[in-house]
Amino acid sequence: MTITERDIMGGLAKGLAVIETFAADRPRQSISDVAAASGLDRATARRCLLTLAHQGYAEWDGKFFTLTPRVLRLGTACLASMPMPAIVQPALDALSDRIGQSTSVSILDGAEIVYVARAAQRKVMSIALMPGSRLPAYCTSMGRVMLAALPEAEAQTRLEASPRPARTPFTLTEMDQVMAEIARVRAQGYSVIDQEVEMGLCSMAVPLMNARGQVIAALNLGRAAGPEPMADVATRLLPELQAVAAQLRGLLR
Amino acid sequence: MTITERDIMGGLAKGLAVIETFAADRPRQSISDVAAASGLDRATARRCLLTLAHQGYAEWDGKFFTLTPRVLRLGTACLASMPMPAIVQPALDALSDRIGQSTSVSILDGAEIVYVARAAQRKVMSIALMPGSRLPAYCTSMGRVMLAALPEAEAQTRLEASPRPARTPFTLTEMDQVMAEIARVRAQGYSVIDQEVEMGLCSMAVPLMNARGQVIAALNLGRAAGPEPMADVATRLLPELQAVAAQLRGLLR
DNA sequence: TATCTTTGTTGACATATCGCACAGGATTAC
DNA sequence: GTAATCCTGTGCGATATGTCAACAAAGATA
Repeated sequence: MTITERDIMGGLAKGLAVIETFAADRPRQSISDVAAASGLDRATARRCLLTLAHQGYAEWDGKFFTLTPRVLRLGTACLASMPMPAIVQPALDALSDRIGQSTSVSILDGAEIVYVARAAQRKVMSIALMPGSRLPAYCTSMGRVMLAALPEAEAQTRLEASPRPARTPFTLTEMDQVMAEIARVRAQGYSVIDQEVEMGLCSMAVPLMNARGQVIAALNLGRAAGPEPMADVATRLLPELQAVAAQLRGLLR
Repeated sequence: MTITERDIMGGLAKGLAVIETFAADRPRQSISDVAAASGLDRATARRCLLTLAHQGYAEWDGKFFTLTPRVLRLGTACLASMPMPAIVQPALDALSDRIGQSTSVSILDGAEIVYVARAAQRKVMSIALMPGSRLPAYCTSMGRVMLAALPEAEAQTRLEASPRPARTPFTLTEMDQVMAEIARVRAQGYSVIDQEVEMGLCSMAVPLMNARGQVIAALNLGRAAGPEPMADVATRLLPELQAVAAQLRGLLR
């Protein structure tokens, strides 16, 4: 069965688009703000917002709308239903203790990585990362590892569909550079990033596979850039990451 | 302006209800499952699910639907737009280091608390807590502190609207017991819980206020039940919690 | 002040959607 | 093998919703 035009509920699609217009930099929006951000008619945006308010997902002071914690229910049911966080967290904690670095597990959603679990040691990044946090895939070690597991054309399509700003002077932004690096990652089985996401931050990642060998997530460690070359750190800590990946392989589905 | 019947979009409300039926214990659902769980007609549930799939919020193998990580976007926009996690995290980390216990900050949503930030030291609880995680308010230290800040009738209404299972032999479940404890918490300004959420787990919480004195969140510490009576722990660590609460008071709005 | 924009709200009409009822297919019971 | 039971997909009429246009009120501009 294929999805036909008749089976789509416009109201639901529009309402979800309205929720997504509430980004971090625009937590309070008027009806017109939302209409402009979503491309909807003001009358339609108004009805979406009033519906959200009526259902408890938004609050309204007569002028501005704000989302309520209730919208977290929509997403966290997904995270909670994913066995992955619960399964990987103990292994992550143990690994983090052993090597003294922050470790994380993320999955790929389009051209972004989504953190599902994290064991933080020291604050190495300027922004707070937590389960549900997103970063672009093109410039992160976990993103490159997961992109490398896709068919090359698919990876390219995803990357082309989203912007690739130069977050630091070291960020690879050109498509052929990124694709070449992804090919290298695919060949060597892991990815090392040196200050492409943020100055002073290095990381390396390996893929996490399920029992059938499908890459379903990535595991990484992050550390502050220091005197020791990242390549040396990589060869020293790679076995640790790979050991955890192997241990988890039988547990994930 | 008041919300009239005409301004509500049924389709959006139904679709959100459909998303919420995907709980942790039912990550994969057929059309009929969702219809039964949401009370919707099967035809309507089907249209909602197909719409969610078409928009990328769900996946469909022809029989079962699963939510995709994309639904996390809906909720995390709210968490990210909330300045609270970023503001409280450093203070939380410092406090956690100083006292050697796990600390958390949560807000109240209906009769549930929602974690917004956490600094974990040791694993003291059987389930993994992370930002976005929910626990019932009636049996948690942070929940009682925030309920105590509401008008008594409001707190009672919220508690009566949701079940209060005896999670351990120590859990207060009767309305008058819980309300009496909340009154005590209101009078003394903090809450201590001894193994009411889970056996072996104790916690204490203080309210977090903004500059205007409104209670907007709660701060707690959790520790394993040990030989030292929880009352002694409380008097020893209460000043630490209160100091952080005072420090944060000027920073939150 | 007068004029021009922007915003929230309402009404009308074409169209999409709801919920019901039913058909076909799959699965189970016997 | 057949009946019974469930599930999914699909017309259909009644109703709800989206779009467009108009309008009043509030700011903004001059």
